[in-house]
Amino acid sequence: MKISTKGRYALKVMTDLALHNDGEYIALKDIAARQNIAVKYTEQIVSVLGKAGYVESMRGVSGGHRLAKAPSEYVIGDILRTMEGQLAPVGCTADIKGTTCPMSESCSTVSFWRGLDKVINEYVDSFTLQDLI
Amino acid sequence: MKISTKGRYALKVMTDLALHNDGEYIALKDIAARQNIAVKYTEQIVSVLGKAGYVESMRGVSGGHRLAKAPSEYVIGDILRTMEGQLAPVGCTADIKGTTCPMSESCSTVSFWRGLDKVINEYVDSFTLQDLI
DNA sequence: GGGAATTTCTACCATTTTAGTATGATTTAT
DNA sequence: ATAAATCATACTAAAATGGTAGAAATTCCC
Repeated sequence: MKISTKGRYALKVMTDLALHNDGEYIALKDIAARQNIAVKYTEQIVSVLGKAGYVESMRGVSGGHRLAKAPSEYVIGDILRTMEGQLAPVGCTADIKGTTCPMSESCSTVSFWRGLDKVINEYVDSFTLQDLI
Repeated sequence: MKISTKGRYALKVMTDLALHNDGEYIALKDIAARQNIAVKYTEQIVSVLGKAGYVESMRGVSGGHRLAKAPSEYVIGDILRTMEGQLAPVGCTADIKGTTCPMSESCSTVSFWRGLDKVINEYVDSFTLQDLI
C-alpha cells in the first residue's frame, strides 16, 4: 500500500515549481538539488509531467521548466494518477483493460474495496497544488 | 498504490471462515477451492492469521481452521495491517524503524500524506468482518 | 559560426517485492 | 498403521522499483 517515489517526487517537483512560479524557466538541476532527488531521475519525472501538459519546458542555456497553469488549477489526484496510474487499491475494482475479476459478482469484499477506492480518490481530489504551498 | 494479494486473500479467507462460522474446523483446501486460491499459498496466509491469533487451527484428519472470535470483533484494518504492515502510503510519514525523513520538517507535502494516511486507516477501521458478510 | 548550458531520448541495470511452488515433517482421528 | 490435515522452511520466476549512463538536440550568447 505505497505510493511510489515517482508520485512522491512528482509532488515535490510540482510544489517546487509552484513556489518559484514567476514565469521564468527553472533548471532541472536546481529543482533536483533543492528537493534532494538525483538529477537524472528528476528528468524522468519531469518528462512525464511535461507529456501530461503540466509543465512547459525550454531547452538551451537559460532553459528549464515552469508550470503551465496556476497552482490552484492542479488537482493533486490528477498528478498522482498521471504518475502512478489508477490509484485503485486492488485490481478487481479497477476495470483494467476492460477485464473485471470473474468472481466479482460473488465476492463479498468487492464493495469494501470500492469504498476504499472512493475515499482515497476523494481525498486526493480535494487538494490543489495551491493548498500545498 | 496497491494492496497485495496477501491482504486481499486474507480478507477472502476470513470472510469464508466467517460464513462457515459454526464452531467446526474448516479444511484449508475447502477454503482455497471456494476462494480460488492455490492451497499452498493459502497455507502461508492462514499461518500469518494464526500467529496473529485471528484463527484457531487443529491438525490431523478432521482438523482445519476456525475463527477465534465473533466476526463482529474483527476490525478489517487490523487484518490488513497484519498482512501488509503499515498501510501508510508513503514512507516519510511512517516512522519505520524509528527513522523519519530528514526533510520532513521542511517538506510541504508531508501533511498531505499524513491526511491520506488518516482517511485510509479510518476507512478500513470502520468495518468489521461482520459488515462484509 | 562555435561553445556552453540545458533538455530530451533511449537504453541499461541492480535490488527488492510479489506471488507463488516444492518438499517434507508433524499431528491427529479412525 | 494409515490417511488427512496442518506446519515449517526453502526456493524461484517475474515484475516493479529506483535508479544510471551516454549521447543527441536545442537554445542562448559571444
